[in-house]
Amino acid sequence: MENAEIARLFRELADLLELDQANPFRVRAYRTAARTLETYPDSLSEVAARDPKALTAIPGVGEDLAGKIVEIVKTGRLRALAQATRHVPPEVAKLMSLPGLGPKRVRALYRTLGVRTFAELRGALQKGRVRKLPGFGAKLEEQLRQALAERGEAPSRFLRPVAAQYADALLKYMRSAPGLTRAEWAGSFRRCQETVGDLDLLVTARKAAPVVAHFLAYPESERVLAQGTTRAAIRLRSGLQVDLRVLDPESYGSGLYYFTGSKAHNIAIRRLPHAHGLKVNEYGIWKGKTRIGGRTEEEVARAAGLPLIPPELREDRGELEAARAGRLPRLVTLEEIRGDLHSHTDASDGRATLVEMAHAADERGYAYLAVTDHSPHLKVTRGLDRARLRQQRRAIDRLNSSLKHCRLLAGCEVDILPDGSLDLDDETLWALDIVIVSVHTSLSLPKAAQTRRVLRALSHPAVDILAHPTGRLLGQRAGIALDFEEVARAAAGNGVALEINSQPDRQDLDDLLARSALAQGAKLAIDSDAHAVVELDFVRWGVDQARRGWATAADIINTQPLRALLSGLHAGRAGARPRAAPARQGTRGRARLAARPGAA
DNA sequence: GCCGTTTTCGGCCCGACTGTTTTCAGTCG
Repeated sequence: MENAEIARLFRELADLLELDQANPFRVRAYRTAARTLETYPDSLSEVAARDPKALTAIPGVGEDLAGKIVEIVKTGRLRALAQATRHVPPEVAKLMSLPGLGPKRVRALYRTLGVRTFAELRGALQKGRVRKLPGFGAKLEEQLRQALAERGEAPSRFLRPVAAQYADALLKYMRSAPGLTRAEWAGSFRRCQETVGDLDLLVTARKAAPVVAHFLAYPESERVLAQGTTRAAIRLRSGLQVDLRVLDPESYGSGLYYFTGSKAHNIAIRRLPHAHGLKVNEYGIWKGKTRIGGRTEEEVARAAGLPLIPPELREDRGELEAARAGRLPRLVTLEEIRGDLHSHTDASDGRATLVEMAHAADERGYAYLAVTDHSPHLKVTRGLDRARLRQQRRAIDRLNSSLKHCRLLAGCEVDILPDGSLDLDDETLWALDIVIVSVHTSLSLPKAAQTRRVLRALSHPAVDILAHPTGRLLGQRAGIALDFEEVARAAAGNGVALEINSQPDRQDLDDLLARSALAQGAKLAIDSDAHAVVELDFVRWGVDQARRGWATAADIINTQPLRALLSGLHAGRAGARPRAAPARQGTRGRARLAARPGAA
């Protein structure tokens, strides 16, 4: 039982309770717990089995939820959830994913019109019944019609970080299958796409039948979708589909290459061996009817006359040409990340204290961690004003003297106001070691106005990083309308790095925009945007997207040692600082850090 | 349902925005 699965059950229960007009704080308690559990570093199943009492030490988990976790781990079910579905059918909750529909309106749709599904909602909209409900009108009706059309019948996709949890568990299980020699994920998951529709598992074994049987017996499987002698497909309880393919060990490389895709890449690369009279399929490399290779992926690449292309690049977006010309990038790796430039503490909306975040970064061996709580404009986050930032800076200075490897940078995630001005005064900005800016409000400005707004913010000489540049939330909302190339050019010109935000539902910039940013000459920063200690690990998801964006270590500012990072951040800033702005504290803050011997 | 050197009961990030209203409910972040 994966943590993500337990979290999913709690989320589902929260939705149903909300529709049933339960105490909103009770609803929130389930959601808070779900969010914590989803990324909890240890296996909840193991904790529950070893020491159930220890569960209550998890923030947001009390006696009751600890009991429910134990129940889920033991029985695979949650009685409270079954009970809730008696009041409200579970599918009704899905309606809340539509923009403009919250618990109250969905409840009205269900109670008054009997609407339970997207299809029934579509019907009710067509008959004009929806607009007659109190609280509904013509605008909302049109908005819903639109949202339903966009959604279509597209199957839901899973965020890569969520799918990874299911993948890890299943792979571990499969490695104990009788006679299995190798097992590896293929498909879009191996190519590190930000979301996956299903998982493709490739395994090798002399005898396929026992491996297939083992796969079909996976306890988390809800339904067998297909089964044959060398392939099978199941749907997990989470709804995630997994396809299994069993091959001979001799075919491992060619099979892995084939099932990793993408389809477009495969079509393109398979054309190449023809010139040498060779044919490549999932079973191997063939000269006439003789099999001459296919045990490794390198053999497949060699048959095409190319070096091995990393899976992340196999999208037929110029990687074959680059490989042929010997210009494949040496992609950045997680190990090359030396620090994190975007994190929050409980001073704003984080869940860990400054001390906890500092020690966590230190233990990771990071050379630096930027503490970048929100600015005051975002009321919901209890953003920090000038006085609280100064106070935090003093705490940071004290802490820095006790940390082994890691230097804390005093920063702020400053809101870009609708007119492009920044949410803090210049003096306060200059006193910070690092300034990151981001858009959180007025997300629906027209493209021209939105672009102007961001460009103005980037032109402020104190700004170092533009965080989550598009503001998209995967599966929830599209990003802001932005002339991205212009923004990237301005970022390059102003020495502002664009962020790849590693939060699972952001992954923003995405792969394509990251690549586009690099093409414009901009640098990138891969940040966790951690709101809790465990979220520091999110950086790996950002690295995946950076790799898909063809980024090398040299393209990422936080692969640098501290000293190089700081001199980069502050290059040209001394002259840019307005004379009118008292630079006293700024000089102390920035200059001292840069000059500190041994700081790197 | 969780949590606590201001509380073991009574709080729980709360303001902006939109659309539907004519003073506000619902949604959103």
